[in-house]
Amino acid sequence: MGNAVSIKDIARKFKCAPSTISRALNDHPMINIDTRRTIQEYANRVGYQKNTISLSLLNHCSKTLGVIIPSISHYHETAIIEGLEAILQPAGYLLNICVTNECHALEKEYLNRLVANRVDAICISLSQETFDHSLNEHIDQAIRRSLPIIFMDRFYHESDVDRVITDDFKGAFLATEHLVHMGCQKIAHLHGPKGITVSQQRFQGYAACLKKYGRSMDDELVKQVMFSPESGSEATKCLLDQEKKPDGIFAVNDEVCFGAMKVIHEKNYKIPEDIALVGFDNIPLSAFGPIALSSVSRQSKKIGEQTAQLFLSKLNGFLGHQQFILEPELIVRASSLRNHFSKI
Amino acid sequence: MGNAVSIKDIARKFKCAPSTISRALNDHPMINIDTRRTIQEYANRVGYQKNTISLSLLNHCSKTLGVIIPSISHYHETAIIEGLEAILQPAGYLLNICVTNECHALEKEYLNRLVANRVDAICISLSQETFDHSLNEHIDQAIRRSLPIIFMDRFYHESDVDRVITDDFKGAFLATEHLVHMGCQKIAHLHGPKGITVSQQRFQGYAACLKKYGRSMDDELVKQVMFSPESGSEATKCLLDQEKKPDGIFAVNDEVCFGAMKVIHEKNYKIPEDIALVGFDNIPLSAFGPIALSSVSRQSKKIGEQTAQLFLSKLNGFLGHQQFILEPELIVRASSLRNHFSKI
DNA sequence: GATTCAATTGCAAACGTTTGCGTAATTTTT
DNA sequence: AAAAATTACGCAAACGTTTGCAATTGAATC
Repeated sequence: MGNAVSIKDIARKFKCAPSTISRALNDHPMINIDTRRTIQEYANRVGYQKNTISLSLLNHCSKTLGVIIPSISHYHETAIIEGLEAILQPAGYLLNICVTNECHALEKEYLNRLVANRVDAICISLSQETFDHSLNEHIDQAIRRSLPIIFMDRFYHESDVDRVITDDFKGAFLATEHLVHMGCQKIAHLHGPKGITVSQQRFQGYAACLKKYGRSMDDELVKQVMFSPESGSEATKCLLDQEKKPDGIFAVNDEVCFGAMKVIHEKNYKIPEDIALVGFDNIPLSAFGPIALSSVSRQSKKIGEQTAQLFLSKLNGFLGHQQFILEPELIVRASSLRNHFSKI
Repeated sequence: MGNAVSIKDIARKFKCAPSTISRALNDHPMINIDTRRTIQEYANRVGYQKNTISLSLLNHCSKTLGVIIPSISHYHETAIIEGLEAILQPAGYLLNICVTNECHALEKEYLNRLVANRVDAICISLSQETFDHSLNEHIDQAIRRSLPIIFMDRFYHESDVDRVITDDFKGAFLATEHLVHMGCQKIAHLHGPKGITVSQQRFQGYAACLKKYGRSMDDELVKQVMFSPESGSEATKCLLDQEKKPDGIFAVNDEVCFGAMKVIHEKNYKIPEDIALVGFDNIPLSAFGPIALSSVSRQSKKIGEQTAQLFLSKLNGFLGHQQFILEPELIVRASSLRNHFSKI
C-alpha cells in the first residue's frame, strides 16, 4: 500500500522531471522514443500502476458510480446491477454499491458518503422509510449541487428528475386481466409494503382492472405482505381461512407467490383449478416451482442498462431530464393457465 | 459537480487561510470558538461536503474495499455482500463491487482498476476461467505489492493467503451421509462446473462418504451441471432416462435441485419416496419449493462478516495470514426425510 | 514598561498526476 | 554562417485537504 511506486519515484531513478515520466507512460507525442521505451520498460518491471485518485482530484471525475438500493437479496436488484455493469464496465467505470435495508438513516448516510467520494452520479432506488417520512431533503440537496441523480423503480418526484422505471401499473393490470380472462371471479391481491411506489402502482393496476370489468374491490381480498415467501404464506393463510375465499391471486412478487403456493397445497386446493396465481418479476426459479408460475416480467436487467445509458448521455452533455418507462410482459405458465370454459 | 464548494472557497470568503477553515470544520481544539461557529454555520448553509478524494491521496487510504465475484445472481453471493456491508458500513467503508461473469480477462481488468483506485483491500472469489488457465499472475502481483487480498470461497493457494471459506467437503459429506441414512442405495451427484473449488470439494465429500459406507462410485450417477435450474433439469432427465436410476440425489446447489424436482415430478416419481433430494446453500426459497428442500447451509452472510473482520484485523496491524473455515449445517426438510425402515 | 505566556491564525509542504508554457539543444532552412 | 524551426525536456501550478511549525496578537506577570 505505502510502498506503491509513483511517477516521482521513477523520476528520481532517472534523474528527470515527473512530467517526462508522465508523458512517456501516456505515449505523449513530444517524447523521445528511446526515453519512452526505457521508462515504460522500467515502469512495467517495477509494476507501476497509475494512481487514479490523483486524477480524480485533478479532473473532478472519479469514474465511479454510486448505487443505492434498499435490498440486494432479490433477483430484480441483482439483475439491475448486472445491467449497470454490462454497460459501465466497458466505459471504465466502477460501482459503489450501497444497501440501505429500507432504512432512511442509512440511505442518508450512504448518500453523503458517496457525495464525499465525488462519485460521478448516483443511481438510487429509495428506501421504504424515505417515503413514509417524506424525508427527501438529502436527495434535494444532492440534486441542488447538480450531482446527477437517477431514480430506478422507486422515485418521489413527479417530474424534473431522471428515472428509469417499469410500468408497474400496466403490469399489474395485465396480470389481473389475465386472471379475469381465466374465469376468476374473486381475485385477491397480495399488496406489497406500504409507501413503496411499486406496491402502490401494482395495487392501482389491480384496482383499475377490477373496475374495468365491473368487479367491486373487496378489502377482505387485499392483504398486506412483505417481499418474502414467509409473508406470502401468512397472508394466504388468512385468505383461505376467511369466509370469502379467492379463486385467483395476484401477488406483488414471485417470492410471495412461492409462499402462497405452499399454503394452497397444504390446504389441498388445486392450482390453477381452484386458485389461479400470478406473480411479478419473473425470477429464474419461477418456472421451477411446485407449479410453473405465471409472472409479469419487468425486464430487470434492462432497467440497469437503460440507467447506465441515461447516465452516459448526461456525461455527453445531454441536459434535459429523461424518463424511461419500460414495458412489462406477462409470462403465462401453468399456475394460471386453465381452461376457463370449465368454470363458466 | 464542478461547482462543489471547497475549503479554499470558504477561506476566500472569510479572507483567512484554508487551514483555519479545516480546523474549524474538524473541531480542532486550537480554534476560536466564535470563528468555529461562524465558519461551521456558513459551511452548513452552502452545503459544504468534504472531498474525501484529497484525503485518500494524503492518507494513502481510500476507505473503500474492492469486491470481485464471479456472479451476483445467487443468494450466496448477495448474502456475502450483506455480511460485508453489515460490518464495513459502520466502519465507514464503501464497497466497489465487480462481477466477472466467470471471465478471467474481466477479473484481471477489474483487479487492475481496483488497484489503480487504491482500494484498501480486495475480497475476491476467483472466476472459473482463472482456474482453468492457471492465470494467477495478476493476483500474485497484487499480493506482491502488499495489497491485502482476501479469498472468499474460491482460492488457489494452499497456504500463505488470507481466506474465508466453508468446509464444502464436510457439507457434501453430511448431505450424502444423510441420504445413506435415509436408505438410499444409488446416490447420484449433480457435479458443479469443473475447475471451481467448491464443485470439486463437494464432489470429494460425496465420494469420500460413499467410500466410507462401502459404496462404489458410479460414473453414470455423476452428471455435470451449471449453477442453474435449467441445467439441473437436463442432468436429471439424463439420470432418469438411463438404465441405472438413482434413488437419491445430492446436487451442487439448490437451484439445480429445483430443476431436478421439476423433472422428477414430470416423470411421476415421488420425492422423497422414490428419490430423495439434498441441495446446497439453503436459499430462502428452499423451504417453499414443490417439496420443502433439504439443503446444506453454508452461512453465506457469515462469510461476508468474517471476511470483513479479517480485513479490519489486518488494518489493526495483524500481520500473519488467517484462514477461517466455516462449518456447514445440514437442514433436513421433506425432500429427503423418509421413514427409511420402509425401504429396508 | 519590559517580559513571558497562551491563544489564534498563517505558511508551506505533502499526497500523485497532468499540462501549458518556457527553454535549451539540435536540426533544418535560407 | 546566421536565422528559423523543430524536438525534447523542465518548471510550476493545479486539484482539496491536513498538519507541524512559525508568527502574530493580546493579555498577564514581574
